[in-house]
Amino acid sequence: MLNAKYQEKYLKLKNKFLKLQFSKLNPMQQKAVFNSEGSCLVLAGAGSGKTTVIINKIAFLIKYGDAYYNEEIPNYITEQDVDLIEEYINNPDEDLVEKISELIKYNPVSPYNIIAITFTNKAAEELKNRLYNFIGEKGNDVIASTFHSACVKILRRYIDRLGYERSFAIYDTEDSKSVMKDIIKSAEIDSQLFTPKIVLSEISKWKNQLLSHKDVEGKYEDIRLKTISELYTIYQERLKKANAVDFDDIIMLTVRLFEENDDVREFYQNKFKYVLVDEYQDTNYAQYMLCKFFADKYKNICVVGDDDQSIYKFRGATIENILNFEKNYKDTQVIRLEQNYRSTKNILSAANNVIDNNRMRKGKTLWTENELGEKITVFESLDQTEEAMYLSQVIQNMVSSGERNYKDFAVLYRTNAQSASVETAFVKSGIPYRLIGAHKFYDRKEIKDMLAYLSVINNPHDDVRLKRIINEPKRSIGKATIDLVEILANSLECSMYQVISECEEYEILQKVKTKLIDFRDMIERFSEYNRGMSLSSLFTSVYSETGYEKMLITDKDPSAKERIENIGQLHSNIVEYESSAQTPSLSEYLEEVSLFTDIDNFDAGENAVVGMTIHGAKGLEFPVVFVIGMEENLFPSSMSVLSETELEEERRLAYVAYTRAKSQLYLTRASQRLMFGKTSVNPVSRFVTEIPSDLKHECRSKRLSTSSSFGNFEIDSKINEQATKSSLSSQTTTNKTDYKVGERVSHATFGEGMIISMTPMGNDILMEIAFPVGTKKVMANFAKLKKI
DNA sequence: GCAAGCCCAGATAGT
DNA sequence: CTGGGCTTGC
Repeated sequence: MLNAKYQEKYLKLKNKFLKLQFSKLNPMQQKAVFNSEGSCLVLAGAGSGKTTVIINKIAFLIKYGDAYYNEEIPNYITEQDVDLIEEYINNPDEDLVEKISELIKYNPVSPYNIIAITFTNKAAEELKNRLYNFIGEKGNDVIASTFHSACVKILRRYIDRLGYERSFAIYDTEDSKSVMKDIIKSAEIDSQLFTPKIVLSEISKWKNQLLSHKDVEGKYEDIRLKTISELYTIYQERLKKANAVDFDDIIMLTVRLFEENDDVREFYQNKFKYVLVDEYQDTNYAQYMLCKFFADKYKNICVVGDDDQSIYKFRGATIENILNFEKNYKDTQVIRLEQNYRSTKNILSAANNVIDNNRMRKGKTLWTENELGEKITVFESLDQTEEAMYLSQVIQNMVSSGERNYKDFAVLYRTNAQSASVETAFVKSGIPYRLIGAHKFYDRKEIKDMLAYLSVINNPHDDVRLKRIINEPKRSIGKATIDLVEILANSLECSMYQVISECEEYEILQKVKTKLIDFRDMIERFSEYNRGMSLSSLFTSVYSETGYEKMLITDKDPSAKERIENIGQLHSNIVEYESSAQTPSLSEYLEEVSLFTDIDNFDAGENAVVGMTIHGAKGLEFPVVFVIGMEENLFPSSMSVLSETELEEERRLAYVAYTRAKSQLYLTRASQRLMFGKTSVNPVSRFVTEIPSDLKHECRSKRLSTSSSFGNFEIDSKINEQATKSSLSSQTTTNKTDYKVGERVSHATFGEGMIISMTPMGNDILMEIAFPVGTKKVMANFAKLKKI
């Protein structure tokens, strides 16, 4: 035992030592890291090092337990030990660190008892990698995954308690839609009013609030919601019969599993001694309850989030979760991280100014010690083609001058559709690029088909996938037969596969029974293969024995070759999965595929410009960021301008977009844009206007004539020269009249508009003008136009 | 049962 | 403009 004086000295020195070990962190970050026991809410602004905090915190828990705040002194500490620590502090010697760490650690947490929830699989993987670099092997044993992956793992073990089989399938949005489409069809209701999309989105909202079909059925007077609640019941029954769950079920069912099964709940509550959640602002109520269950025994929970970056309200995320957190966990330590380490002062100031227009926020202002940096470049182009050419020019200029690499650039957009013009321009300019979309590869027909075969082998009750492949390639099982089987299955309350298996017993199936039996035997044979062979051999057999391979080889369509290549790619993916997984299995593979997103594929090391939606860019950073399509009705989306809350969500999205940039930010817009094959003209986005003008450098394409109202814009001559050169061919002819393409004019009945095209016709000119009411064609001599 | 061809709706974001 | 869904004719 130490004497009183040494005890005091030890406590002081111990914490000094710990601070030295984490000296790269600022005091607030350290506070978050050292606070081991109890609950902790970290409100962390963009670029304030919140992932760093999570990683350091996990490392701290594993290495030092609650050594910082715990004032108990281990019996074995001697005076010499205290002196050793003092010696280290006066003269840090790396060799002593391990020894002292061993001495002062207190209740270190086993990595198996820590669960870290991240937003994407990619983020989970990165967290593990960084942890490995930090603390070695032990880092690999921490559970790091998304909500969905974590819950699927739990459900694989225990879902039988809820009446599902453990081989359950996971339905993606498209699968769910297909189920709902059938239901709506047979329910004979107004299919205009009740589209699968609308119905499913309502159901999703309920599920995110943990409302089962039993909870909502009969609860609504409103005919619309009443109908949807009835559809919900049928939908849920269909899924169960198919032994399938949708994305929302994954969370909801896990919560129900915990509610109804004390042993399961206790098992996980004992396991999860420490729970950490990243991107907490984007969790929904169901996820909140899940966290509550996870952490309910030890109440050691740390959540990290930023209310200004909440961009998934449309998916049920609720800021209430942050407010409830402080209520639910008494004595929560709230830590705010407001120092930004990522962006220049100009970029940060622009982002702060924009987000300041939101009324519903907790309120914080990020600051940075980084340099002032360049002004934000705001560029207006003629159309989306020129907008994309502009990006290419800027990128090529900076790359050829040696200033930047391709991988330093990101192009962010509000909607996926905007990527098309970017892609075209990059191909033309020879810029290496990678576009990150929702699923892309796994969305291709041939891939979905092959995966559908594997799904049916894994779970023959999966009606949706079964219907997909039962006649692909053609084996003379047509629509009439499929419908018949489905009707039988529905009335018998069993799966379609079951009807097919017993088809001999049904009078009406006699004519087609040989085909059905052939199909059944094929699936049975594959199931047999699955028990005896590797996944990749199974895949090869399925590909050839179903006749799919033959179908593609004999297909004369030029796209067939590409589809064969895609199958090859899928095969390599499977081989890769087999070699990396500890216990590869068909069901685990299918599970990984269904929870996989394209962003998981993003490789920051690859030297290519990356294009993705702003939602996809959450959590990432790039030296140079282009946000394109800065136009009203596009960003903010026309769907959101009517509602204050949705508009604020759009503004947060702008905030997220701007704060991705480390040193340069470009905001571009097109004065006219082709959408749906129609030209539309939108004013500049308010998210550009809200940036103070002293932070911006505005320029526009020379092809847009400089009328008086735009006289104060500077023109970036280098860019304009090249942009003009590269697209001269598409320039519309102008002639002796005063009007020019791109000019704004006013019309007696249509109001103010912009000239989109001019075509000479005899002595007159046919002009296409975009007015607020839509695009109109007028003859110059007849329309009473005025220049403005 | 199947392929070709026509028609019309459609694109906010994504686990 | 595109592509999914439905009709039509074989």
